[in-house]
Amino acid sequence: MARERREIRRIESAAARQVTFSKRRRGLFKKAEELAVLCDADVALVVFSSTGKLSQFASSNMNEIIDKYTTHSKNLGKTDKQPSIDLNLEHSKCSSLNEQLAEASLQLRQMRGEELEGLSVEELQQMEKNLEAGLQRVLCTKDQQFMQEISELQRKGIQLAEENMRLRDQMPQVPTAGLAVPDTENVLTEDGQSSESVMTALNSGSSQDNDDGSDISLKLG
Amino acid sequence: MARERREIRRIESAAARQVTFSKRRRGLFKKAEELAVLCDADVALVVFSSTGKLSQFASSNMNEIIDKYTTHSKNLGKTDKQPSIDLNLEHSKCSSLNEQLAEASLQLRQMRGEELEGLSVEELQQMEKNLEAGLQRVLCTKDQQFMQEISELQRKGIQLAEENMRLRDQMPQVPTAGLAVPDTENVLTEDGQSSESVMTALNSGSSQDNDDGSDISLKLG
DNA sequence: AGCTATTTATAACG
DNA sequence: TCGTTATAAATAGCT
Repeated sequence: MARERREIRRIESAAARQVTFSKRRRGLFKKAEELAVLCDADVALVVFSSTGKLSQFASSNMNEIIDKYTTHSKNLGKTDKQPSIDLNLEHSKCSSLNEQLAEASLQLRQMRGEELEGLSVEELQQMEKNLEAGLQRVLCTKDQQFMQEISELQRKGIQLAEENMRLRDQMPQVPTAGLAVPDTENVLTEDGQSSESVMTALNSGSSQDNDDGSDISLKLG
Repeated sequence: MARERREIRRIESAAARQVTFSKRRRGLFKKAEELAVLCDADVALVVFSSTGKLSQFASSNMNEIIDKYTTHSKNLGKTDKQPSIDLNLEHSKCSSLNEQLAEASLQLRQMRGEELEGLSVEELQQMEKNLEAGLQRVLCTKDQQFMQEISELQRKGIQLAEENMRLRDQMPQVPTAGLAVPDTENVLTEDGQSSESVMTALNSGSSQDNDDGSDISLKLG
């Protein structure tokens, strides 16, 4: 009854559900009271929100109305003994609650990573999806670090491979032992600096110094 | 809400009162059901007409709702009367179950990212910790794959580095006088290409098979 | 029980 | 939660 018609289905958004609950609850209570006053009726209204919070309205005394109701129901139904009925009700209520609690506890444990054995692939996927949604930001950061580390390693590997290739290209030109001495010093010096700078770059990229620059550190969990 | 506004007072005419009662009762019940459905609430509505006729609505089981109500009321302080000791025991058991269930439900909703508004920083941190623990097994598998990939790259890097060293050890035998200049150009040129090819290799390596079969894939966000 | 002219309730928004 | 407003719903007085 407003800007737009709303289908009568459970509102998915918790925030919107809460807002609508507050407004409609107020309206419902008002209507209940109006009915009681206008028509001299006895009205009792009990509402538990989805979060378990209780609201109530009674045109007279709530307990009296409830008694009246249970009496009526009893009369219209079985002629059973009262205590037995109540106890059975309590029992069924308790077992229902027990089941719900067990289910909720299981879900919680599973979200904590326990007792995942019996789950179907689909359920596991759903759980993973839910968990991942909550942890999205943490994962994103972590993955980015992995990416950096890997591309650093790849870059280094390709540099080394290219250096290898370059060295190999020079190899065919290597004649033999004696003549090599003077020129070799030059080449070696340049190469030595070159490969040092590769190492230096890698080490500063990783978190620690190490002997060959191939160490990385990963933190899991 | 109609041709004329009506004051909210008891309708004196019995006939008019009956008509209004019928109309408004229907409206009230409709609203009650809508509240229950839209907001996932538990609603119980009991109406006795002025002639003593009973009407009722309950979103779930009327008796369960009434039990829940009496339990709540009891917890909020009232000293109750008739119910036997057994019933009280049952009630307190149920009450405890109710509380546990409400707590578990809240935790579940919060782990799904809902209703986080009222949480303190510490509680949020605790939740993050729990979520991370739950996702650990998934993460662990994923991390292990990362680790494998990285150590593979490291292994290759070390192999290449060792090959470089071996090649360099052979270099002193290189003579080369006039060849030095062209070599230098070569080196420079290759260096420029080197970084380009690093990028290329990284890009292809991220999403497709590459030359050395050490493909990995990262998904961010 | 139907039919409207009105009054209310309320959905979306700020 | 509160206020506003355009609209959907409910309903008072009739028939």
